[in-house]
Amino acid sequence: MTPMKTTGTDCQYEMIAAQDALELIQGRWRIPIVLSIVYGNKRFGEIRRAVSNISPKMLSQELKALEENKIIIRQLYDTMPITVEYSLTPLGASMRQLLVELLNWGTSFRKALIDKNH
Amino acid sequence: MTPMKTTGTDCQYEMIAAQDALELIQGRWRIPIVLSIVYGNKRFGEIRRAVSNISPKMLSQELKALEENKIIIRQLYDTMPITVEYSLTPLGASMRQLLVELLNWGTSFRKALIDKNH
DNA sequence: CCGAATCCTGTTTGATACTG
DNA sequence: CAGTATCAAACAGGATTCGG
Repeated sequence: MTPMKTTGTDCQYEMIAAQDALELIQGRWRIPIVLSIVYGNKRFGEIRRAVSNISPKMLSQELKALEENKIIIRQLYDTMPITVEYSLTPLGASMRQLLVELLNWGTSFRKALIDKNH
Repeated sequence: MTPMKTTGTDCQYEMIAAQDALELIQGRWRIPIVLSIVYGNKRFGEIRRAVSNISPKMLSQELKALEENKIIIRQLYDTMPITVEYSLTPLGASMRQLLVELLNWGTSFRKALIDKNH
């Protein structure tokens, strides 16, 4: 399959791939969470501080979903008190290029909007 | 700004860029809609057929949002009956690389999940 | 053909307080 | 520290009907 083929009318395959990816990426929190882990393993509280305004409930819930989708790994260390560390799987790490493009585009999108409003 | 810098602790700028982008991209429909227009202008009914299972209400609503965010342009032709054509703005067209990465990743994500389930 | 308007439902999200 | 529990609010999405 060649992504973004130029034939035009038929883009069913692209649609499916896009919707697969979107199903995981969706929501306000998952991308920021992955982004906060991409530089190195992080603990619950660290992620919480990096992703501002996320409630513990949402963070817990989204981390669980990401783990189920094999994007991140949860490592429990039986210290006192308990510590937990999250890291990316290879699949999660393979999101890097996508994240780069998202950040690039997000930056130009923000600039474009600001320019228009003044 | 260098995207994905490797310093580690501080990624506030990246977070903001990501959340800007996400705000627009979010939801099940917007990316598929943009994807359906990226190959060339399309009319309402054409988009509706390309993005399977979308209701006219959601399509109308999401098109409006995309127009307000300067991603697409709505062109009204005063024929009989009326025809409407949607096309990408330069800002919309600049999503191309992001879409490519999304499709690439979506494909490998799907493959990874299938492999694990068998 | 291209939507707009209305109503309705379930899911998602959030604030807050609490636990091992 | 790393989460759960609970309750309320917000929102996404569908069905249907209507109009230019």
